[in-house]
Amino acid sequence: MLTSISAHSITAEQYQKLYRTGSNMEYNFTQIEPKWQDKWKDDGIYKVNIDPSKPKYYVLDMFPYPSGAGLHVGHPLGYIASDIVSRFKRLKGYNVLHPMGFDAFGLPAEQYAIEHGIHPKKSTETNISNFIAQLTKIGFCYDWDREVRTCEPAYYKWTQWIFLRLFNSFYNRQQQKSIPITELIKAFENKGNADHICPGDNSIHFTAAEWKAYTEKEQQDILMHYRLAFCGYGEVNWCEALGTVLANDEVVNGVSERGGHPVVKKKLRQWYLRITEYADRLLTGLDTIEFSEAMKEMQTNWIGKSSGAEISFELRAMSHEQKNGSQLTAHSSQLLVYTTRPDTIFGVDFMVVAPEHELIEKITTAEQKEAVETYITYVKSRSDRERQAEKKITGCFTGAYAINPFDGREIPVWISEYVLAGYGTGAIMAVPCGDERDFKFAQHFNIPVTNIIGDAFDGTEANATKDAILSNSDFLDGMKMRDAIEVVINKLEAMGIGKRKVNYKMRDAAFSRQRYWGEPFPIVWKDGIAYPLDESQLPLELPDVESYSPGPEGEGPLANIPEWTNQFSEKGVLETNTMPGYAGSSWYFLRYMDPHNDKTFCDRTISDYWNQVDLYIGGTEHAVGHLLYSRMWTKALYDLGHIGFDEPFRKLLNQGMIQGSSRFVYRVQFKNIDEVFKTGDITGGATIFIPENDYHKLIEISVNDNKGRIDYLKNKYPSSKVISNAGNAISVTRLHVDVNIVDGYELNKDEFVKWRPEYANAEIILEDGKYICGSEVEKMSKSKFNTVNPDTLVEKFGADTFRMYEMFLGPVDQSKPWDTKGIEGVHRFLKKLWRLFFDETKGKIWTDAAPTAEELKVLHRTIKKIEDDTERYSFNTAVSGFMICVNELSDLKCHKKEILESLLILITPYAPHIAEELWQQLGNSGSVLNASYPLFNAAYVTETSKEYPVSINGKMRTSLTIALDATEEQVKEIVLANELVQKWMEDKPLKKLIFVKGKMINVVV
RNA sequence: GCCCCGGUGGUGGAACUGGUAGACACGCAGGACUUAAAAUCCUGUUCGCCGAAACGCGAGUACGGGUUCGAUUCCCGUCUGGGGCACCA
Repeated sequence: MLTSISAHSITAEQYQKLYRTGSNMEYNFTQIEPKWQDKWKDDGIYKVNIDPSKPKYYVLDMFPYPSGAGLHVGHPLGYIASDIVSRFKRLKGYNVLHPMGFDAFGLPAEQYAIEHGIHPKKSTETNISNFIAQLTKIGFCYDWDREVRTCEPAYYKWTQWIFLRLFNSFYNRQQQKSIPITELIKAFENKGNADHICPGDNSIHFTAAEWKAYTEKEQQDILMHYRLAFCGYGEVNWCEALGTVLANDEVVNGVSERGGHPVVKKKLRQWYLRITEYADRLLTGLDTIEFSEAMKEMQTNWIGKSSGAEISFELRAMSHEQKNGSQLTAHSSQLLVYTTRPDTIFGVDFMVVAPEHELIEKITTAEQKEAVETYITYVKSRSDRERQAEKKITGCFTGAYAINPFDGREIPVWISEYVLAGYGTGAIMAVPCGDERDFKFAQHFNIPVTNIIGDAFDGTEANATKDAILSNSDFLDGMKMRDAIEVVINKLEAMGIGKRKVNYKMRDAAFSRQRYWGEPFPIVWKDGIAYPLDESQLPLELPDVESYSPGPEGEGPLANIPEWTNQFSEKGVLETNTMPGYAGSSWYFLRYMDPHNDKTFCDRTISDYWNQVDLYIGGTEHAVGHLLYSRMWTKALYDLGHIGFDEPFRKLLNQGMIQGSSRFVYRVQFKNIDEVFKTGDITGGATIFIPENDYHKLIEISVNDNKGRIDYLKNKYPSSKVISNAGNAISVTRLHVDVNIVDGYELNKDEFVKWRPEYANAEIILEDGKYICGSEVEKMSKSKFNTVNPDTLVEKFGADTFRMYEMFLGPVDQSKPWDTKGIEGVHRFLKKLWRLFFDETKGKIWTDAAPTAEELKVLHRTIKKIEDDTERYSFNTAVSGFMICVNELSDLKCHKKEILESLLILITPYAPHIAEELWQQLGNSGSVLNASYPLFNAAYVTETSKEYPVSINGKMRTSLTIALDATEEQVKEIVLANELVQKWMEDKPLKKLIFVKGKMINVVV
């Protein structure tokens, strides 16, 4: 019928169109996919509600920050994986919660607003719409009714509410949990703070009577030192360019994570979360959840627990009168140091205190005063970045001495920037023979080194061992260092000059930003006291303003809006900082459970049902930020009785990063040197593009050797007009070229010129008629022109192909470069699947005939394979399993409905659209999304015999088919009787025959 | 510097507890159908050697060694790529 149409009467395009629409038996994804997406949406098929009759399963993606750049192919990788798991669990009979939302507050939207004058609310909304459109096309099964946006007042009302809970709580160390601060006040009224060491300032001690005598301001200042969310002065990471404070995890190598701006230390009034109180539980909690070892290790390192001892040393300074004698005068102060190695106490040759240490002023002698001041000025002049970039050995002697409590030795006290004020006590005892840094310091300043570990110390390098035997150590002599630690701590405690101490590297988390686009703090200030707003006043909404310029130092833009800050003027002035990005993301997984509740953040009965997130999928970049904060918030909410579990994510799966595969062209431009001198611009002359090899050759020739470079090209390409007429100045550049206009590695010249019209007249040197681009694997980014947009792929191949191809690329948790080429293979597979149902000419070809044993074997082998692989997130091998199945069924010419129907259910999680279309075509009334997963029946796949590989001395020589129930004796007989086996045994006697049932046979001679 | 994780054909990758290395795809080569194109199908494809061919020989999972009847898999050393931490006493 089609062949009767004369090809000459219509264009090729028309012909193709006719051919396509003429046969609706072809796999037409452009029609199928939107159809089912709309239908599923209309039917509300992804709506989910509590159903106690079914087991629940909660699958969560890390919600995206809606950036203006939109999605590239790297983003959906994790979303596809979670979508597959959700659909799989649903078919398995679970009630599946699988929501999506947007982490919509944050710096970039505000930066964008400042630069382009578009309100962050507006740009955020636009970006979200784009994201949703992109996500929808891929066919994800989100229950969009549950969408949350952290920037919506209905959402951040509860972020503020939780903040107030944290503000109104403290961590009770006896009970190891957070409780309301009202309990603490009661305790203070009864007994003072004897039972509750002040976590913010452990020098605060008072009795019940004293407490009652304090003014309200004094009481509130003390309570602030206990609150889980508190305001205080502290050294913060101040970023001038962004005009805000950053948390430790937002600072990378001394510059801001976003934008790479310099960050300096500054003392400012800030809000904090007292996450350090949870350090130990955050650590032990790791044992109860399934995170990758790498992830657990990152968190463990970040928390940085170490145990040792605090030791206080008597201080003496040399007095003016006695400076010529050896006598030291007693000093009123004590120097408190922290060490993990109290066993090395007899090896202490000097003390080092941080430049910020408060004792410095007190203990510095008159002689050293000037040197110390000079040194401190120097340290202050150095930024964090400088400190990290060049680690110089610097320091200054204070003139003071500490006394070793065991042998009375006088130990000089130094100042150095290598000791950090914020860790331990900000002072250390230096043991140069056992610590690399101490050793280098001692060498640099010629401080004599005491050896307490005998041969283990060679005088040229410190040895940090714990296994050496101590010498020169008085009562510890002959003891193993490891054992001596306990002995020393016990003795220090008995003497009352030291105690066991655990320290953490983790600091309290900075929780305020001097920004507009974030949650306002529900706090008013009056007479220096912070008062929480009443719950009924929440949400405290952001004012709608035009300007976002920073307020006065340390205050946010909100400080410029008095009508907003004074809206509760009878109570006080509103806090002008806003909360950081991680506030909203610390609890969003709870809001999804009960997204429209305006009575509470999440009803307890509902959170009891959905409980923990069973599977959380996202990148590793949140290892020490979001994942730690949300764990802490969960623990706090649990302690306060608002939820019934204290870890948010039962299992975490980290998807790998999809890298870009960049393409390069190699540009050479010629100009006359006179012109270059005149204009200073070498570019813009006659242009050629050369092959990669030539580029590398040219690069080897010196940049200044214009003649050498041009001669090389003239020799290589004598026929090139451009080169023979070239100017005498040359510039050679490697340029990124858009991967989307390169076919594999071959440059498409027309597309290239269309993309970069300025090169329309350039000469492109071809090899074998082609220009082959250079390539490199890099991070996917717009500026490198290596991004691939999922939309174009979905348009060209369909969502099902796209989904399966992303999975087929390799293991989800592995990083890999994107390569569009292979997508054709997956597309072919889906067409092949389609052809099991439809024939181009015959149309429907499925039958109701009973399947053969062979066909059932193929099906059930596939059921097992897909089920196992999906269960262990091995999606790439599952896709290959589908391919094998379809290949085999095609070979068997199997068009049996019974087989095909089960196969459709299996493939639903991976390619839902084609599955639904064919499912309906088969005549099923309900949706395939609600089908029930086929049951694996081992009986269909059991074999009676097996083709055993037979090795002689471990080398595979032949294979023999033997019944599976054969005994070892029978096998031996069969094997030895075999001709080939005999040949390879070469008449040597049999030493041993190894027979592993169902696996292999090895003949040892 | 310290700590983790990797290294398998031309490419992405497979081999789940030590048991036939290279599944499944891409690419490439050849062929069929077609006036042609698209689509589809078939054959071959780790490397080297012999050969008309083989169910012929040898080597082979970064490299060198070890354990084992047998190692991509376990152990030791070296090289190399990626990630994390980085004065935390």
